[in-house]
Amino acid sequence: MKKILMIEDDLELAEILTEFLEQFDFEVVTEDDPFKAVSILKLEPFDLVILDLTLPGMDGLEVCEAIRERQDIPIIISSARSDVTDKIKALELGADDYLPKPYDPRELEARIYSVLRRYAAKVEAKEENKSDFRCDQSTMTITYKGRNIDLTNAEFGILSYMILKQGLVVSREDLIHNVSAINEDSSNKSIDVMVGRIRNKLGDKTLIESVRGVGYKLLK
Amino acid sequence: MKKILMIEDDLELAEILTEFLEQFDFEVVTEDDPFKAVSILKLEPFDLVILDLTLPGMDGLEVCEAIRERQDIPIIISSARSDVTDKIKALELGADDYLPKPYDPRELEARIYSVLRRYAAKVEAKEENKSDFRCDQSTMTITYKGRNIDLTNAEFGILSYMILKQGLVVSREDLIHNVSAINEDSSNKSIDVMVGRIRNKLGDKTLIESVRGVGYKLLK
DNA sequence: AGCTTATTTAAAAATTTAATCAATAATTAA
DNA sequence: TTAATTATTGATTAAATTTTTAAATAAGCT
Repeated sequence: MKKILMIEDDLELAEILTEFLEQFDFEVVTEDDPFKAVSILKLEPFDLVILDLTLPGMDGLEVCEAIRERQDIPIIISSARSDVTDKIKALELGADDYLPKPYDPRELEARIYSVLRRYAAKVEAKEENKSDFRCDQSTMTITYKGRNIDLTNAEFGILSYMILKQGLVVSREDLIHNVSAINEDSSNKSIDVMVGRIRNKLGDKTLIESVRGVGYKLLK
Repeated sequence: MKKILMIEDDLELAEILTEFLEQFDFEVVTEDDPFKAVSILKLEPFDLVILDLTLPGMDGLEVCEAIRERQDIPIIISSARSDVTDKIKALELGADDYLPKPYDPRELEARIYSVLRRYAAKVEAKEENKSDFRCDQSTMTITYKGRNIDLTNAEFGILSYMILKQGLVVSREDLIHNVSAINEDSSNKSIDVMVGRIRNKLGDKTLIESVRGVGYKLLK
């Protein structure tokens, strides 16, 4: 279940939206004081912020900026101010969407799903290239956390194949058949030995996980 | 002693800052005309530019762009314009820091040191991947650390090709096909022999690394 | 637990690849 | 043309890597 922080001083509107969103299994917390809202965000984890721009005591854009400084969380601006520059500024400050009031609650729902989806994709993309391995085929070099790993041909073949399939299990047969530096008719045991040597060279024996009965898996 | 060009039309402020910075052994030249400023930069070497955005006759951002087109010099923007887009644009145009007016001179001092440090690190990084080899195709000469290496035709071809691909692995086949002084249908063994001879002439046998099963690699 | 199977480790054998040397072929220069 | 230099090749030696083997260790299963 996703948790939403609604920063809104129109409590009547907040109540209506909360009820509407709870239908879709969102947990909504409303806060009308911008200062408190920023503090709450520091304390509790939320999945999304809906931010009204016309708040008492602090400009909504400042709130947006303050949140962004602290954390990377989707922010949807909901505003009755029809000024175009507001929208531009908001998006520049890192807001993810801008919804001019008044709006149909269903519109808000759609935007929430859209922003959450975009955000999930972004997180996934980040996760994906988080690998500490860098493999350069042309120079035949592999680095792990910036440190160069000196490998023989077969070792390089094995590790680069594993980097290619990073996170997936690679069978010994896969390696024998897909790594050119390994003789097609060498035994599975050879792989074990070479994987052992790669582990030693990497220093960290937990990086290549052995999956019993199947093969090996290179962790992220 | 570092030389700073301050592009600022508020001469009173410029005077205050200059006096302040001279305490720290900076040499400060002030210029209020943006066109002149750009010209001065072409003539004299400076270590850093402090650029005000609100200038007569030419927008500060344009000045920034004009400087960047010509040379790689640290630029600190100092601006009374509080528009967020200005900051973004300035950084996009290659400014190194952005200081909103008014500011404490000590803040400026800190930024100057920070930017100069960053810049020095960048220059050092560039220096590091400079090769000790110099190859002149027209005179067929190669020097290593200033010392001339006397090579035969084929040897020159091999070493100059390796310098071209410095850091990358070069296969024997590559050499046979891309070095005109080598007969297209000579065996890989020839390469080994000639590489051995080049190594002897270089004195240092570690400069050309043999990458087993692949070829040779010339180190930086 | 006790049996079975898989994995790791270490060491030796086999193979592959590279370096060196000496001789020959090919160029180039005198 | 001859002498000198340079390129190529083959043989030998040396080195490095891959593969196999065997023993030790760990993991899974009834």
